[in-house]
Amino acid sequence: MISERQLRILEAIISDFIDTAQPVGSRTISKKYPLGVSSATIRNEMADLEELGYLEQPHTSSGRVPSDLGYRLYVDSMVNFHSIGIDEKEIIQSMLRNRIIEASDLAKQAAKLLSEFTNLVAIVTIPKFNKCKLANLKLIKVSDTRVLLIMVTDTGIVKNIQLAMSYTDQFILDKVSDTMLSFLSGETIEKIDVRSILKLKDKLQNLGTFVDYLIPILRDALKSLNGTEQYAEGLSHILSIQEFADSEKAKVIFDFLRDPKNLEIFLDEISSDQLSIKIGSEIGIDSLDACSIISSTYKVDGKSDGKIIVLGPKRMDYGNVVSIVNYISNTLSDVFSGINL
Amino acid sequence: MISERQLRILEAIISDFIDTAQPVGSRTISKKYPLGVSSATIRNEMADLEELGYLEQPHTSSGRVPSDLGYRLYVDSMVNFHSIGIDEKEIIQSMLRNRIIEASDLAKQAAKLLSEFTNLVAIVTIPKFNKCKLANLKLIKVSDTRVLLIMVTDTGIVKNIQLAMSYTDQFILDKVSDTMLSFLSGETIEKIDVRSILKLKDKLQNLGTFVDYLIPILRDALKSLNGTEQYAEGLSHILSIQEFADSEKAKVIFDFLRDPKNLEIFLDEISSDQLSIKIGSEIGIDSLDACSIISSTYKVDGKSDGKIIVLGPKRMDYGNVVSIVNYISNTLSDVFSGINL
DNA sequence: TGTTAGCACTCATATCAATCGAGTGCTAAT
DNA sequence: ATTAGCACTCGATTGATATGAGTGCTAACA
Repeated sequence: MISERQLRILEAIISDFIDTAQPVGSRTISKKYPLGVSSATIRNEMADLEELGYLEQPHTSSGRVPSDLGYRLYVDSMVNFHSIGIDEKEIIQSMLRNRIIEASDLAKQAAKLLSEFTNLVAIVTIPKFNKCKLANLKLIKVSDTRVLLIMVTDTGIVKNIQLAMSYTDQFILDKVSDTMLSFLSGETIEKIDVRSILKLKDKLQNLGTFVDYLIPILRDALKSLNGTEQYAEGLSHILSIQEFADSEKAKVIFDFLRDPKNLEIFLDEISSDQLSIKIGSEIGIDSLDACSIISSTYKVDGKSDGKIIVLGPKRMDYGNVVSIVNYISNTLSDVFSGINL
Repeated sequence: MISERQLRILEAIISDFIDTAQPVGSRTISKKYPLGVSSATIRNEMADLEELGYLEQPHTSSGRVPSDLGYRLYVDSMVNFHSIGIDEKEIIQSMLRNRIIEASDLAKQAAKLLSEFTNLVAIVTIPKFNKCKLANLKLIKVSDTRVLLIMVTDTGIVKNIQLAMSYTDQFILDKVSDTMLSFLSGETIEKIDVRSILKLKDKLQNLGTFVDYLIPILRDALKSLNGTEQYAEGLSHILSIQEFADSEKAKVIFDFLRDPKNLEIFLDEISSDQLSIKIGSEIGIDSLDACSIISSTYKVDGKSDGKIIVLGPKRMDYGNVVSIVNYISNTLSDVFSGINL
């Protein structure tokens, strides 16, 4: 078992390391932190902490560096998750409530705020469109060769897809979209497949040819709705972080984040009901071994959630980041739920 | 005046430097390139080329490095702008003609191809929406609180903007949008201002209250259409380039590119009718002094153009990049012009 | 028994001189 | 005009040496 004193020493070491990025030695701790014991004692405790797996030594005769386990303990039992200041709150509120009504803009704005307040990389997803229920659907002719398919979810998110069609009569389009809506309304969008679209044929037998023409186009359009839309901001902050001063190391992170699919797997795994902190190897992704990820979810009307994540070096100010993630996550829930008032 | 031999020596130096990123010396040239003269002769010529401003010497007793002027001469009179291979052409054709009908997707795809083929950063803009002429306009109710404003340009680009409105009757919306279209059709979108919208009031006097309500909302929506939409791809390639191995240097580029406004100024300046190569200081932007930019434009139906740019280190394969930019630019013109057939 | 002073030891980092070698400019011979 | 030759420059490499921050261990102490 770990003693109270060891805990305080570990805390001092991690704080110091977060500040300085340098392996920390026993003398530094005894001088900078009022623990009331000599460096020799700390030295002994540090040896024990290393044996317990909370610290690591880059090489003999260098100071100690926290291990993933050390950070874990630090986060679980030492970090002070204070609430953010009133000023920050006001800025966030005004930026997110400032007449934004597109889900994507809102996510982008939230990611921007997150990355500015944390100086780290922030990613915000919007609720998986696929999982939402269809509330409205319209086909609008925009030109002789194009039709706009508009879908609105019950959570108020609007999605437009352009369809290339050479057969576009608004009267027919209205008829088709009304009919589709009548039997698809309330369905989650992922459930809308060829089979359900085929009902169109039954209901609109007089438009058989048109429906035959439309179905493959619709199918392709719906297929394109897979995947989570991610909005990442602050990527360049990576480049200011000591751990990634070498471009090659930064590139690993960039390359990972470039393909949204990479993160999607991770996003699907994180629990959807509370804030999560993953440290280094806990993330389970080799290229992110040097990072920590703090993630949270927000809900729209209590359902169907979007995700917020902040990615940075393990050596980050967990207390601060957590409180910002929390606040923005809550604000986003509110704003999203309010959008379709 | 510069002699033929000096030209050939300069060419050899620049080729070698592009390959190796190392200052090149006279012996290297005399051994690697069959110029038929000794290193001493080359040495003399190099001294002259330096005096003429085409070469620079990082320090006495190091090899020479091309100056911006040197690159300029190289590009103007030595680079072989061959056409790209048939295989590349096929890939580009198939990727860009593969049933993409959204301008933004097309631009994104083109940027991706560019960056993959050049291993550099690529940015593609879509024709400035503002400068296009309005061809169609519709207001669609999507929920009790939201209306979708759809605008189609004569170049076939579709733009949707959501409007927050608490007064949404589709019958009225149809009336309003029909009326608006009747006197705005053919106008460039940037010309649509409050004054022109006010005509609505004259024409729809029975809907005065609604029009009063709508006007400020429309004005805000139209204001949001300023600016060029840019799609950048391959940013992470920066991190593989020797010149930017130091994260701090890469960050300068990233920070510059992060804000589309920065590039917009530059984009507005480049001539709109042919391929342009800007080298280092020619770009006129301090943070890009170590870079070269190759840019081109594509036309949609001979009008209203979008831009293509590739950004990399001065030490790039100009011949190759130029031919790729050219080919993609032409293809994009074709595809864009064909979209609204 | 826990704490601490003291000390030998380790090892990355800094320092400095010596050397190397790629490159130059200049001169004199071809 | 070209080139061989040579002295010279100067960054990079090497290696020996010192520095110092850090450790672990032991023995003395409270």
